[in-house]
Amino acid sequence: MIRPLQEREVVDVREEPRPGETWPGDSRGEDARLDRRRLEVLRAIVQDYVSTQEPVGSKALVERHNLGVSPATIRNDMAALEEDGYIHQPHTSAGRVPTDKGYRLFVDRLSSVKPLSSAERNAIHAFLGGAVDLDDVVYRTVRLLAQITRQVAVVQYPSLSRSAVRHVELVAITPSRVMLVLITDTGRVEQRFVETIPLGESTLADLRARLNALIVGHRLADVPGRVEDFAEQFVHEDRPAVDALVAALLEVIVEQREERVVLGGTANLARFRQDFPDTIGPVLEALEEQMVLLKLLGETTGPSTLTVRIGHETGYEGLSSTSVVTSGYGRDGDTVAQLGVLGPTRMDYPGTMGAVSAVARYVGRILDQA
Amino acid sequence: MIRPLQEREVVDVREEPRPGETWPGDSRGEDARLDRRRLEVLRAIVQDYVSTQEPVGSKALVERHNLGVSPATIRNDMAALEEDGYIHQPHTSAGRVPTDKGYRLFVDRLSSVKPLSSAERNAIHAFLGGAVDLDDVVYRTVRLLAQITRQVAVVQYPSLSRSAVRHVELVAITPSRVMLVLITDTGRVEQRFVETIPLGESTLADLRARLNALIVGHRLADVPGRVEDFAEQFVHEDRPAVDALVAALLEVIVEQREERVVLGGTANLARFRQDFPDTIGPVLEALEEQMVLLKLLGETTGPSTLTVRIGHETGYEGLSSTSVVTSGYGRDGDTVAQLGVLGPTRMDYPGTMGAVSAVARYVGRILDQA
DNA sequence: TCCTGGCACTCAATGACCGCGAGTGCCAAT
DNA sequence: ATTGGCACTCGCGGTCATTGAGTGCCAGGA
Repeated sequence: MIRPLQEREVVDVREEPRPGETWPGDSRGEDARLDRRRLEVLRAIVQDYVSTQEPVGSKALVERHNLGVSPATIRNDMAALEEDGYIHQPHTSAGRVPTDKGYRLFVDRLSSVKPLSSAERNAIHAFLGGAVDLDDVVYRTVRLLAQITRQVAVVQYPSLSRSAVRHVELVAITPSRVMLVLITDTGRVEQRFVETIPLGESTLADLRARLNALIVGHRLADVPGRVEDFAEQFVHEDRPAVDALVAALLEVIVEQREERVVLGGTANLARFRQDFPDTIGPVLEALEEQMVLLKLLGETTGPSTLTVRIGHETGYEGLSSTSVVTSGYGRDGDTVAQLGVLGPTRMDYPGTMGAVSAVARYVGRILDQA
Repeated sequence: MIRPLQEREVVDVREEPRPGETWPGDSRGEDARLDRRRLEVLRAIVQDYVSTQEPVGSKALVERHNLGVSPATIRNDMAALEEDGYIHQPHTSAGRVPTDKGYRLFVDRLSSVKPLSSAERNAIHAFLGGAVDLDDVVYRTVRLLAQITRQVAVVQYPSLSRSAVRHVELVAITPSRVMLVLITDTGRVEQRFVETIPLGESTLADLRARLNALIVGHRLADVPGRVEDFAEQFVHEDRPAVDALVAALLEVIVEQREERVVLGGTANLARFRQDFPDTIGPVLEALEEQMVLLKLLGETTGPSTLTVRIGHETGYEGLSSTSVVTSGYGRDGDTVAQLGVLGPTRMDYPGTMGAVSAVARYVGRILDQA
C-alpha cells in the first residue's frame, strides 16, 4: 500500500515526554491513556480530515492507513480521544473531526515541519531575488507567501524601534520649512515637514552634521536619550528651531512604532468559504483591523521561531475557525518583525509551517545583504 | 400615503431629450415607447429592488408607489420594458429585476445625486480634518468612504506625473552612495539609492542646486525633457555620476507612474454575499490586482466628475454583478487622481454617488490647504 | 386607444415522507 | 486487549403534493 503522506511526514511518537516537558492534557491519568496507537489514530484523523475536508470514520481510517487493527479497535480509541476532547462528532452518526485541542497536540507532537520542494525553493529565489527596495521586499514577500501557502499572508514592516539610524537629512524647502528624513539600516525611510523660525543654510548644515554624529549607528530606541540635551549645544536664538526639529524626530520615531502591516491573498479565503460559510464576514472584518493583525503576529519572537495559534487561541471570536502560523524574521539573527499566514483550522500545518519558516529565513538573508 | 423615497429623489422625467442629447436606446422607435409612466415604473422597480433585494411584482409595485393605475396596466408596461431589455425575469412566475441596461437608464435619467445628510457631512469633516500627511489623508479617506457607503472603497494616490516638483534632495550616505529624494507639491515623497563614483561634497551641492533650479516647479511629465542635456553642464570626469543620478530620477518618475491604490472595506463584501454567493471569489481576486483596480478607477476625468460603471461595463467577467462609482479629485480644480467605491449592481446609486462626490470634493479641498 | 378585471397557467419554494448508507456503541467471543 | 457481529442513529438526497406569487392574455368598458 502506498502511503506518500506517511513517508514524508514521519516523526517519532515518543512514549514519554522529554525532561522538562509535560504532555498536553489535564492530568497524568489522562496522559496514561494516550498510548502510541491512539496518537497514531489522532494523527491519521487530522491528516485525512485536512485532505478530504470531511469527517473521517473508523472504516475509512483503517483502509487509508495500515494501522494493523480492526475498525472496532479504532472506534474504542476514538471514543477515548473524544472523551479527552481531542476529536468531536458533528452529529451522532458521523465521523470524527479534530478539535482545536486535537490540532494543538498534532502540531506539538505528531508532526514535523515539512521541508519545501525544490520547485518551491526556486520560486522563493526567483520571487524575492529581484526586489529593489524595502517596499518591494515586503510586497513581494506577502504575494509569495499567499501564493505558496494558498492562504492569507501577513507581513509586518521591519520595526523602526529595533533598527538603527543610518542617516538623518534636513532639507530646507522654504526658509521656514524643513523636511526631516530619517533613514534606517533596514532600508526604511520616513519623512516629515517641520515649521521653524528661519535658519541660515550654514546653521542647518551644522545642525545636520552634529545630529548625524550624535545618533547615526544607534538604535532608534536609544535616540530619545541621546538627543535629550542636544539643543544646549546651540546659541540661544537657534534653540527654538532645534527644539522643533528634535521634537519632530522623536515624533517620527514614536509614531512609526505602531508598525505597518501588509496583507495579501485575501481571495484565498473564498476557497474555503464552503468550510465556514457564516464566518467569512467576521474574518474579513478582523483582517481589516491593523490592531488585530498586529496582535495576531504577536510579540516579537526569535528569528525563525515558529508560532502556531489554533482556533480560539487567536483570541478573537471571529477567528475561531482559523489558525495563524507566524515566524519572526530579521538580520544577523536579530528579529526585526514578524510574518505569517492565516487559514482555516483545518490547514496543512506541516506544509504551512515549512513555507512560513523558509520564507522568514530567506527574507532575513535578503535584509542582511542590503 | 407616505412616500419618503419619492419625495427625496424627485427629478424631472422629461418627455423629450434636451437639445444635443439623445435618449438611451437603439432607435427612435424604441424611445417612443418609453413614455412617462413606463419610466416611472422602471424607477419604482429599481428602488424597490434595491431596498428589498427581491424580484418585484406588479401588485407590490402599485401598493408601494401610488401609480394611479391597476396591476394589469403595470404588467403591460413591464412586458414592454422587458422587451427593450431594461428588466428581466429570473424565472417565468417571478417578479422583475433590473438589468444592467435598466440601471444605466436609471442612473442617467431617473435619479439625481442624493445630497448627504448633515450627520454624514459632519463625519467627513471629523474624519478627514485630523489628517497629518498624505499617507494619512489617503488612509482616512478610504476608511471613510467604506464606512459611509458600506461598500468597498478604492483611493488612488495623487499621480506623480500630474503633480509638480517641489524639491529634489541629494544625500551622500557613503562616498559612493547617494540617496535621491523627490518631493512633489502633492506631498508625495519618493526616494531611491544610487551607486555612483565618489563625488566631492561641493560637487554634490553644485549638482543639487543646478538640478533644483532646472526642474523645481515643473510638472513631472516635463522633467524628462528638461534634464535631457543636463549632464553636459559638467566637467567630463563627473559625467558618469551625473548620468547615474539623472537616470535614477527618471526611473523614480516613470516607475511611480504606475500609481498606487489603497483598498478598504473589503469586509462589506460579506454583507451581500447572499446576493452573489458564487462570485465573491472572483471579486476578491479582482480586488487584489492593482492593474484591475487602476483600470476600474479609469482614465483621469475632471474633478468631481462622477463616473458610473455598471455590471459588464466594468469590463471584467468576475465583476459582472458589481458596479463601480468613481470621481476625480484634486487641487485647484485640477484632477490628480481618482477615488471611488465598488458594490453590487443592486446598490443605492443616488446615495453612493452623493457620498463619492462629496468625499472627492472634500479631499480636493484638503490638498489645497496643504 | 388605452385601461381594467378576470382567468387560466407556470413554476420556485416549502414541507412531509422515505429509503439509503455511513458510522456508531455495545457485547459476547477469542 | 482485540475483534466480529449487530442493532441503532441520523444526515442526506430524492420524490411528491401543495401553495402562492406572479404572469400573459383577452374581452369588455371609458
